[in-house]
Amino acid sequence: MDETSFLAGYDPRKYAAVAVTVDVVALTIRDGRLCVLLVERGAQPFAGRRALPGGFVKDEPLGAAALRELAEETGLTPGAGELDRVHLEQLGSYGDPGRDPRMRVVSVAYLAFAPSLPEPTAGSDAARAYWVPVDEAKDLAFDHDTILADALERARGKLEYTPLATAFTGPEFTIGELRQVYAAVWGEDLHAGNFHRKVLSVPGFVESTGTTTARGGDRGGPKAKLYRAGDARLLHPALLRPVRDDRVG
Amino acid sequence: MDETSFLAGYDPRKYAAVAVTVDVVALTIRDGRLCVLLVERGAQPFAGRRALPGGFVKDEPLGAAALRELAEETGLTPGAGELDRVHLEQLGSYGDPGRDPRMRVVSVAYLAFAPSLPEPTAGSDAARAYWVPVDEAKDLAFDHDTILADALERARGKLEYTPLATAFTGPEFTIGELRQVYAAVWGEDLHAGNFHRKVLSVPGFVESTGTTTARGGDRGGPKAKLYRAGDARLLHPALLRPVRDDRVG
DNA sequence: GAAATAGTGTCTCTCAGACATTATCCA
DNA sequence: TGGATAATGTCTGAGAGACACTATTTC
Repeated sequence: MDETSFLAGYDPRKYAAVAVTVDVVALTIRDGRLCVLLVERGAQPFAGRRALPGGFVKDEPLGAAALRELAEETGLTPGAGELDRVHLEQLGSYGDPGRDPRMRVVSVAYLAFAPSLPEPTAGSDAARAYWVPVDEAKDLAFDHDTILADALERARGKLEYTPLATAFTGPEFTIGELRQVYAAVWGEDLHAGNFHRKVLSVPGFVESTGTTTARGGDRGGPKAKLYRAGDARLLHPALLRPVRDDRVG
Repeated sequence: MDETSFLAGYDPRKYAAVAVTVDVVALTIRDGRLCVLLVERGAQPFAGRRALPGGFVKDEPLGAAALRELAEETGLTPGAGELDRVHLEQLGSYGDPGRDPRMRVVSVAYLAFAPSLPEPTAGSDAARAYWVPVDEAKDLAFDHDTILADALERARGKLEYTPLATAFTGPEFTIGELRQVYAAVWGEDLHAGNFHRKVLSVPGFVESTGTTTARGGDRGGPKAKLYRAGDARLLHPALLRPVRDDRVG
């Protein structure tokens, strides 16, 4: 915005045919699997292909546009409490020439962590949207495969040093449920005993409600204590992913 | 980009008066202090105020636009090797309505780590650009204070788990020089002995050149061994910042 | 009773940080 | 010689991971 031509009063509307959109990578956990919200495209290009929900930015902040798109596609209403527990953060912008074959489009991608939301209802704007396990979300339209991959890597990292795993659960949860969130996002099983001790040892991660579940697990086991999210914004020390050998160094 | 009106062939040029720019937070270390490249604005709004270098996106990838702006402002030429060692990564996008009083501008901010570059030369496009210690970079134009703050936080974090500190040094460096990079970016002194042992213990962080400096330090001390950047892309284990009590938890 | 889960205890190894020590070099 | 820095050694406490174990609940 310091370009000389701009400062001289040049009107970019006359030449800058650049559109700005938001795309949302909304993640939730359904049946123990990490799922992403996708929409089915009805028109060219990429007709019939699946894509991330998104749309043009209106006269609103970028984050508000992302939340609006998410609300429209899920059929849920913002402000009515249904989306209050959704965590939203900016992922990055994607603007390579040619990523949209029609014109130059710069898309600001957002990442949303949501507790298990209902399946979008038919008959509404959201009729063409549905949740898809992330390992089945392939061959998306545009560069959405790349955006999704970046989103998953961001989500996996965020779980390490923030308490955002609680954004995937209900207001009250057991340590076992929290462990399943980590297992679903990271794609690996975690040792139950060590995880339990670790979570309780991080100050502010979770706080006890003093209550327990009504019954034990479906396949046996004692009633579990219930917790809610604590007030920590960062985990100290962090909950690091198991070390994998495919990392350099 | 899934908006119905768009799919119907609506031309956003007719209504979407949104400009896309890139802004660059270029960081380097001069005289042991972390500095950022700023330009002096010559026209309204914010005439006379300092701002981050930036400009309109042309028919190029976003990252290329950032590199081009950086080259223009520093007077260095990309492709001639002068900017090869610069690390560039996307920071995020800033697009609140009203952040530019003239029109809707969405700016994609980039973060650049550079070895000590020459002062931009007068007479060129870069005449109005200069390096400013980050703690003196206040009251910038637009929302650039926010962008700079986000950039510094990103940079501090990046040094923890990536070897990017070497992007601030020359091709060969001593452990002491590397420690000064960390000290400058983090704003705190680090224990020389522990830092030395830690750096050498992280696989792939640095590799020995087998040579030493020609002379010892200006104020005494033995000749130091020289190292170059290793092939690791992530540091395992990470080099964590000293724990500060002002963090939640 | 069998199986599964919640939760705790114990041991080992790694690592960060505090501190000490030796060697080397400049003024 | 004195001061500063490079590089290494030692000790301690925190924490991660492997494993074992008990208690509790469901089928």
